[in-house]
Amino acid sequence: MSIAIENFVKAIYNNDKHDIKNTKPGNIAKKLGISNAAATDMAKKLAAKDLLNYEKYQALQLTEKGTKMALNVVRKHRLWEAFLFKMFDMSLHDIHREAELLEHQTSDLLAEKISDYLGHPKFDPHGDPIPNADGEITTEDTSIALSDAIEGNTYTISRLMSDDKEFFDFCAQNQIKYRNTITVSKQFVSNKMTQISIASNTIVLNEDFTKIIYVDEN
Amino acid sequence: MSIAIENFVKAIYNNDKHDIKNTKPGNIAKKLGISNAAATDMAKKLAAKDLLNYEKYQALQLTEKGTKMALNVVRKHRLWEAFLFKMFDMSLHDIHREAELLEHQTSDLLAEKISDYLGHPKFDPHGDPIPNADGEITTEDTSIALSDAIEGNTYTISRLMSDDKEFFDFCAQNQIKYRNTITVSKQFVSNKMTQISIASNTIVLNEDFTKIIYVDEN
DNA sequence: ATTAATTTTTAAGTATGCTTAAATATTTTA
DNA sequence: TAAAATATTTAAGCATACTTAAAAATTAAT
Repeated sequence: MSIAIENFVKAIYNNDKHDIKNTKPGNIAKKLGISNAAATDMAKKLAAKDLLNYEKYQALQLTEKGTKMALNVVRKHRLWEAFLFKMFDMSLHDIHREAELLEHQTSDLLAEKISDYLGHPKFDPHGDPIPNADGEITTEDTSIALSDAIEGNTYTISRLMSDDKEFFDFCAQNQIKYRNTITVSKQFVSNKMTQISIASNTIVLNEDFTKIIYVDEN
Repeated sequence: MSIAIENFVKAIYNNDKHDIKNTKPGNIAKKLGISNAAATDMAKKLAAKDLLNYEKYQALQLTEKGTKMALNVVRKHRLWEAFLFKMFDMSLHDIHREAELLEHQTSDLLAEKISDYLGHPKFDPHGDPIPNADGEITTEDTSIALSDAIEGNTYTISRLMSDDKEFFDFCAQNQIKYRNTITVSKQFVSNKMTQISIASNTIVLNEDFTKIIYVDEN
């Protein structure tokens, strides 16, 4: 399947994780850097291929076939991240960028060899779970978005769901990284802001951050 | 640059190695599995991009820029082959197939990391030289095609320049592999056949083989 | 040196994956 | 709830990388 199609179903899959009501063409278009019109077009094409259900003005929903394709790409992406992270001294952002390309040119055979080599890891270096060869995520996901965390509680950062260099740089500078401990000192509900303390810092994060930083209760 | 373009310049580069007079659209078309018309079209486009010189009915000639692009892709291909060969238990044919895809989605940075990891190897598992990051092949190539080998002499197999599974299977079954020793027992000049002895076997090979098996004199 | 065979080129057309602009529907907000 | 803002869809068009069929040139064969 083409790279454009793989990226499209992957974008839907990823968007659904935190925003299932809003997986609409415009949303996907923004993520992929294409026009809304192109996304609508593509949605229709993929519906014809039974990869998703499309109804005018409604949210896009992956079919079982579409979900399988997305999970296959996601698996390869996360395996590459884990592999490159282990093998080479590269930044998480660089690793992400390479994986973003390699994921589409990786046979199931090679993916399996990589998984073998790594001892079939369950998580990638961002803390994201790696689907198995059948597209199943067997690890139960107990993590929640930071936006849904409870004031006063202490958490462990479990996932940084982003592909943005600025975001990673910001995180690196503020000790926001996989497996670090944070305390949610305040949820500003109406402003959709969250105040956390991490290491000896206090940081107020807006929704752009709190929707993609995932945490596990300690 | 697009995959189609990278593959096109690579095909010219590879063809030039053994058949410089015949690097014409039809030849490249056959290698790439596209129509002659498509190859002519592409040749014109690449000429406009200063990647090759094109004159009607004449052989295609890569410019310096085109050669650099070809060597960059060839480098990535051969590095992937060396890397996958070292890391995973996969057949040479499978490794080639993976490298054929990965080569186009590999940043210069990642290529360098792979080269570092391998200790900057000069040759891939087929015996083909790996260009350096500047697109230079520093190892002098003293090998010759088996078709040009001298009757009675003993050689070491230095390169198997193919990407065909049948060819590799045949080679594997007949001990024809990188670094093995062979003796050229007879050159049937008019039939363009070569008789070799390898291990305890005697094999007569036609031009399809003797043009792509390279050897070094012992 | 012609003729025949092959190759290359041209021409017309297709599918994919985008674009912008305008029309239409939905969602927000006041 | 009606107007304003926003999002989605439609329509027309474009570039890339191909196709087949026919014309033109080259190469090979007798």
